[in-house]
Amino acid sequence: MQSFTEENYLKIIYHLAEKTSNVQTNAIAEQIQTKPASVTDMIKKLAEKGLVDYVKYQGVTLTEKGKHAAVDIVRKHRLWEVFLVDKLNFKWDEVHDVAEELEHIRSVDLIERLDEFLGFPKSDPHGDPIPDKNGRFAKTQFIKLIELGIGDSGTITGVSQHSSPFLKHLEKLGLTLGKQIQVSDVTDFDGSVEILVAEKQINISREVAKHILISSNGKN
Amino acid sequence: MQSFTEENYLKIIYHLAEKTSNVQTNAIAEQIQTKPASVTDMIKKLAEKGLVDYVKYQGVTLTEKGKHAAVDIVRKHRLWEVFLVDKLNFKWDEVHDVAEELEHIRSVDLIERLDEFLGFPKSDPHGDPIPDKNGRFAKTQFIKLIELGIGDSGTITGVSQHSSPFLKHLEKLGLTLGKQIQVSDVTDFDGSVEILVAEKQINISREVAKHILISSNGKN
DNA sequence: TAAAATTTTTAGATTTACCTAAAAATAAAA
DNA sequence: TTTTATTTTTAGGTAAATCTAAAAATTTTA
Ligand SMILES: [Mn+2]
Ligand SMILES: [Mn+2]
Ligand SMILES: [Mn+2]
Ligand SMILES: [Mn+2]
Repeated sequence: MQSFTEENYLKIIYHLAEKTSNVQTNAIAEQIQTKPASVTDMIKKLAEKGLVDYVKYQGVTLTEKGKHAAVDIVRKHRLWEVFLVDKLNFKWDEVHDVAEELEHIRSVDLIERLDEFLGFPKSDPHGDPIPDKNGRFAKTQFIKLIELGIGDSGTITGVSQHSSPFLKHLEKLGLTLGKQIQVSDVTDFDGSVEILVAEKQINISREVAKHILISSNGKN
Repeated sequence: MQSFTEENYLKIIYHLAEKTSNVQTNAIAEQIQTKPASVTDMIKKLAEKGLVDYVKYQGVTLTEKGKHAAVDIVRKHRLWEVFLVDKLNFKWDEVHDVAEELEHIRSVDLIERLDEFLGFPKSDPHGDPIPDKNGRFAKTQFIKLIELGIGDSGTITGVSQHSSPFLKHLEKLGLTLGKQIQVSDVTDFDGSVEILVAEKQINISREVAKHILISSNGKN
């Protein structure tokens, strides 16, 4: 069994590995809000436990065992987020920190029953997929809104940033999961994007457009 | 804010103080499954934080601040137990260990919303009262079944033992919360008690009768 | 490819929550 | 009221997860 802290490391490494195959010490340190020296210590420990493969100075990768453990935590995190939003009426920008704690509660029974209670949801309040109890989930294929061209349309199905200010901002703009959007213009000057959503024309910054994930209706 | 460990100490001290005013080091050690020397260390720390009053060799008592913190954890523990039983269909003998972890999740918002979601329950699956958000709750007055005389009757409203084997045993005997019982005989030989429950005559050991709490219909 | 910059690791400490063994205080028994 | 038993505390140490400062390796730049 892993400690609370080890679980956090595994999850962070898992998420970082979605972007780069070899996860760097500094990247982990930044995410976990600690110093690189501490990360090196923990990596050694995880390597001894067979949860990561580690070659000095070459970064880490999760072993199958480590990946399994990480996915298990991701599953718990996302199921709890669904619980908080669907049952306790939290907003999608309020759930992250609490889920960060709840994900470490260890009881297989608890999470299976929670899954059932929630109706076996397939994705969390941010559109992220929820692994099933065997750790399997469909690799969803998103396009970043920023990558769409003028005339392209699609549905908002995810966000790649979970900070409260960002999510509150989207909410205010009416850009929530499931909304249909169409790109009507891209401003040369600052790269901001003009989109049509709910029959309204709005302008969003490049920065915002980068973090909205669209399941495309196909290019125009 | 208190650590996970400090919270456990506060809760244990609170429960022990329900029986004896001055809580002893050894009693805490036994409950918390640690050594008396470790308890002394922790008590000193809690005293420094103003959570307990401590006089060397004289045991501890919770300060108002400490009591408040302890009641808060008890509230969380019991609300989570209600959640597990009412919403996730756990049995009353299965909830304790998980609640032991869940009680440490810190988010005021979470617990208030959970309370509301559960319909502001007044007691947990074992009949124990749930403090409101200000820490107030009615001191329920129970009589131990063992203290009833022949002919006395009442309703099962609590248990003073939460171990799974004990609770499973009660379940099997049909002795669950809310059941009406009447004492029909007390065996001289072993002190076992014959009771009438759901129109059936059953015999329970002294040991069992000691841990069943009755709200009496009045003596006969 | 040598110098400079960056990344990562080691060495040595600190803090928290434990432990064992032994000493000190208190309570119970003789 | 001694002696004995029990309870509690102190002293000194360990393991987990962190830190700072400095050394070593790797990567980038010139
Ligand atoms: Mn976490
Ligand atoms: Mn999420
Ligand atoms: Mn606990
Ligand atoms: Mn209970």
